[in-house]
Amino acid sequence: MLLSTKGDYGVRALIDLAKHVGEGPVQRAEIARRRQIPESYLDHLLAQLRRDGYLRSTRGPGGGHELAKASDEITLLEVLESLEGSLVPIECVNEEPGSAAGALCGQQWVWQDIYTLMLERLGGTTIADLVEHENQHEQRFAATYKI
Amino acid sequence: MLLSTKGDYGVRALIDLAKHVGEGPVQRAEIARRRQIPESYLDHLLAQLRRDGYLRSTRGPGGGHELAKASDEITLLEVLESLEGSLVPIECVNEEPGSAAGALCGQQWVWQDIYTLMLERLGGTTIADLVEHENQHEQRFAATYKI
DNA sequence: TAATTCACGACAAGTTGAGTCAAGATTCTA
DNA sequence: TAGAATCTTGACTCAACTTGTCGTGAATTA
Ligand code: FES
Ligand code: FES
Repeated sequence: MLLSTKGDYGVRALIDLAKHVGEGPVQRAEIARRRQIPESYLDHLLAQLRRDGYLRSTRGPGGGHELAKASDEITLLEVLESLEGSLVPIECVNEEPGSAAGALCGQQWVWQDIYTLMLERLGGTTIADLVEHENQHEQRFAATYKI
Repeated sequence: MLLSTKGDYGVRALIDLAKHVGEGPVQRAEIARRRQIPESYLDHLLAQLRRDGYLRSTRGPGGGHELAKASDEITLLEVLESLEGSLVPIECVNEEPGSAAGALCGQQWVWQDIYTLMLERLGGTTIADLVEHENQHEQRFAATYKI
């Protein structure tokens, strides 16, 4: 498994914030409830995302978190790398080919290919895209309800 | 990290066996030495690969391991799944879309896409392909040596 | 000042990764 | 039949990571 819950929860939180942009700060507890994330764990994730500049937070009554950038300027890739660290599928993809890996293993190039595809996909998808998908999903759900 | 050393070592071993096909059984110790794998660990991996039918082994003096199939009929995908278990990048890719994941997260579809690409690549690459790549690599290496 | 909300670090239980080791089974050769 | 060579299997270890929980403290507002 490449992704732990950290990345998943973190993205969920950012989607939530993106959906409530312009409504003032959103509280941790609210995000946690809506997205089903343990609040005291979400704590750490929001802190990390703040440190990396994806959101800003204010303390005190009426405080909370809000996006620090436009949701279409935050790619899935950055967020996941912020929370999970590098997403390399196997360690040697960063080493230059022709080093030990090339001589001993011979599958390095396959994983470099796959990694490149991954980076393209994740780098080309923004939080705004995810929100849009979610909205469409909700509309479909509402439609089947009406029928 | 998606892959542990298990998958990597296992593939190395199969490549080694593929290169010595037709020369009788190859001993564990030899594979371990050539491919730099701890022998007593390689142990478990070969056992698993034998159970899943990718190689056969004989005991006693002169014994060892050999491929049980043609090297171009063993895909990287099967081998890795045999050794690592499922290669899903995140757990929910197998759940039907529209379940909890769709409502809470909204990034499921991205990972399903990536997973599909991964399966195509890994399923379309055989041990024979890896051996060929390795041979080409060696030739290039020899060439730069001559110059 | 009291209440609210985030910030940060310590801690803990469970799982996984990466091996190691030893006892046993099988086969070959002398 | 006695070794010797090989694979087979399961138990065991050690460290790191995951997924949290808690408690204290800091900032802000009313
Ligand atoms: S050493 Fe990198 S794929 Fe094997
Ligand atoms: S729940 Fe599957 S990607 Fe978030």
